[in-house]
Amino acid sequence: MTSAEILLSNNIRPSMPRVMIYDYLQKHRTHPTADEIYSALSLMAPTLSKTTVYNTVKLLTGAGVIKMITIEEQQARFDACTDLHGHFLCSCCGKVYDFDTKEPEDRLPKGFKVQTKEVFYTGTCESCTM
Amino acid sequence: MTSAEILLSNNIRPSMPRVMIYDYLQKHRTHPTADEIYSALSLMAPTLSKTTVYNTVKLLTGAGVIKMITIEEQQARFDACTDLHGHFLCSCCGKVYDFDTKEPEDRLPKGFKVQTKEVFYTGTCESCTM
DNA sequence: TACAATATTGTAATGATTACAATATCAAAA
DNA sequence: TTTTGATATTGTAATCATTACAATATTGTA
Repeated sequence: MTSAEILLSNNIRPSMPRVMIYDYLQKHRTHPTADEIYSALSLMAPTLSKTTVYNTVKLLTGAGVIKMITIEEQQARFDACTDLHGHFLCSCCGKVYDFDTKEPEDRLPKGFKVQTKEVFYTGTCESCTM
Repeated sequence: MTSAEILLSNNIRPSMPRVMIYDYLQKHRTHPTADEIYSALSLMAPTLSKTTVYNTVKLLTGAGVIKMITIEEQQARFDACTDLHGHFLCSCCGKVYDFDTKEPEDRLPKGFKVQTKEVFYTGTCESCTM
C-alpha cells in the first residue's frame, strides 16, 4: 500500500504535504521532531510551512496513522511504527533505538484499561558502551 | 530521615526553599508540575520565586533525589519516588497512578546498558471504567 | 466554470523553561 | 563578631516548541 492509499483508507485526503510528511516518517525511522521533518522536506518543497507540519502530524496522530513519542526532551517526536515497542535513547550518541517490550499489564491494579503505552529507556548503546 | 538530612547526605545545602520543595514532593505523590509546586508553596512562602522552583527541581533531579517524568504533555512532572515504576494516566479523570513494572531489559539488543527507564501508560482507571 | 468546503500558509500569541544580572544569604576565617 | 568570598534566590527578559488565527490557495462537485 502506498502512503497515499494508507491516508485514504483512514479518511485523510492525501494532499501533497500530507503524503510527503507521512512518506518521510515511513522512510526515516529516526523518530524525528516536527522541526526535523520540516527542515528535511522544505529543501524539496520550499513553500511548505512549519505550521502545516504541525497540523499534519497532529492529524495523523489523531487518526492513529503515526505515533507521537514524548521522551525526556521538550520536543515531541514522531514514529510511523504504531506497534507497541520501547525506545532506548543512547545518552552518548543521542540515537533512539527501538526494542521489543513485554506486556507488563498484569502488574496494573485490577480494573484498569490500557489505551496507550510508552516505554522509554536511556543508557548507552552497544557501540558507545564498548 | 528528615528531608533536610536527605538533602545533606546528597551534598545539597538544605536551604528553606529546597527543603520545602522536597518536602512537598515527599508528601504529595501526585506528580506535580513545577508550576503546581510553586502555586502550592507560594501561599506559605510568598517570596518564593518560580525560578527557584525550576532551579531546585533541576538540582534535585541531577542529584537523583527526585525523578523527572515526561508524559505526553508539555510540562515536566516530578516524583519523589525514585524507584522503578510505571505511570498510568487516566484519560478520563487525569489522575496519574503508579504501578509496578517488570524488567523488560532482556528484550534489549545485546550490549546495551540501561541508565534510566520510563514506562508510561494511558487509559481509564478502575473508577472511570465502571 | 462557479461555489462551498477544506488545506495551506505566515504571523502573532502562548506557555514552559532558561539565561542572566542583581540582591540576599550563608559559612568559615580572622 | 565582623569580614569576605562563595553560593542561593529572585525578577525580568529571552528562548524555544507549539498553537491560534486570519488570509489565501486548492480541491471536489454541482
